[in-house]
Amino acid sequence: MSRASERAYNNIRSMILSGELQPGSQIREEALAELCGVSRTPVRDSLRRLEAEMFIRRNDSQRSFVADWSLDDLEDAFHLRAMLEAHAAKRAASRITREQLGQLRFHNAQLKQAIDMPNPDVPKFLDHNRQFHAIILAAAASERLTNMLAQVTEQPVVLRTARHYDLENLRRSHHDHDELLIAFDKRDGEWAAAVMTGHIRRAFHAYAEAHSTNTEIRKTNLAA
Amino acid sequence: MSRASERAYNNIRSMILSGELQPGSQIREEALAELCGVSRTPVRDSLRRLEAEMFIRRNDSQRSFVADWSLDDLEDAFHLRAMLEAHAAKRAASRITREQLGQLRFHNAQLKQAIDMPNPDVPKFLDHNRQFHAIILAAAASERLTNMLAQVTEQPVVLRTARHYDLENLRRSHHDHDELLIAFDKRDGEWAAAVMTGHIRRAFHAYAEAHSTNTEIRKTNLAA
DNA sequence: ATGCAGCTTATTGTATACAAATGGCATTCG
DNA sequence: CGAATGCCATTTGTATACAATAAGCTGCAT
Repeated sequence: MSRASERAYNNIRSMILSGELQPGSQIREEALAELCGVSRTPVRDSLRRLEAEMFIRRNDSQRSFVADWSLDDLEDAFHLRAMLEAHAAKRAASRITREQLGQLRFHNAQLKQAIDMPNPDVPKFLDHNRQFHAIILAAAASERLTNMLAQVTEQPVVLRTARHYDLENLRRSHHDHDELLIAFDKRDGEWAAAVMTGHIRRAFHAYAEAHSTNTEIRKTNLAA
Repeated sequence: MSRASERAYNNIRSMILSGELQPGSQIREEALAELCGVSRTPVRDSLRRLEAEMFIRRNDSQRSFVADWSLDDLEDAFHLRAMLEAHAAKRAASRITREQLGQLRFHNAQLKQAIDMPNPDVPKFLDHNRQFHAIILAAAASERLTNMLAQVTEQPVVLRTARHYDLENLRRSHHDHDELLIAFDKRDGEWAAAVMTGHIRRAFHAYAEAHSTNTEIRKTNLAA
């Protein structure tokens, strides 16, 4: 993607993810254009893309709003994600190369290291976690699957800031990865898929927990 | 969508599906703009959309080409479709209303009627078949799922013209629908999902069969 | 007071001109 | 003769002006 267009896309997307653009609020093309320092043309491109990715929705008269997701919507997205990632794991089991397996082991060791210390380095954990999943997706070798997962993986939910990373959960994630590695080693697609399903379901419940806590906090603030 | 933009999208899409734009061939924005009688702006919108839907792909330098799918790609798409439609059936089983069940019965009766006659009316069959699946998707009540399925349902494969509709296959489709109706009636999501999986897998093999026949014909023509 | 008509303003859609980038061709140098 | 390089043609990207459409407001009539 070209420069202005890419800049606009990344800017708007991160403004949505960070909550700078509030869920439910209307967004105007020209305002975004100014914020991004480009003209409306690349902004419109970005909005269309973000609409396809369901970060933005439009009313009948084409006005754009930041998507606002309920917990049900979130669960729906996680269900789809679990299904797709399990499918990816199954495909990966029969296609993954020795080299990719090595990379998986590397990232899994790194993310373990990130939380096995007095001061856990959560961003580092998340980064290696992301790469771990990316390698599996690459090994699955399905462009369509990759595209679809991209649509369902990053959720436009604000709570990222208040997200409290439960260490116990991160450790369990690491152990899931360990088990995935064994399943891959044995080329057992069914096993890999089953582990992956549980792995993502756990992620959902952690997310949902954080979400409700977050919502309560917000409610408390409003009441005060 | 507004007029020019919508026209451009529909035009280009149908040109791809009909084979008027050949798979693998480059497409230029200005040429399409003239063909559609609009400016490049709405054409660009359409191309972006079609790219997201994988009807079009772009090389490193942003030039657009009509997608050209191998049999493997096709199978990949059908696998994903089977998974997603099975998921839809499962969700639908617990949510479908009496009224929707009635509509399903109606369309299934109609499509049976379309092929249970001396001169089978295949377009009519296809239309009611489409509506049958649409109702299930509506009953599943997941916008994300709907979007995803749309991406994987219509395949940019030319063979539509040469497609030979095996009556036996159509009858089996009808029977699958019958079984789905019973599963829905009993609110048995697992059963519905299983039937749907088989239903789509069969569709793939029918498609693949037609595809290879078609390819052979084409090869023969080239050789002659 | 309330609801509707018509106008005004805000916002998006489209066309077009121009800028940037890419690919192909020809020419030249090794 | 082949490969590299620079120029030209083609194609896409961006900005901007203008058109169309929808929302909101004002004032009038009931």
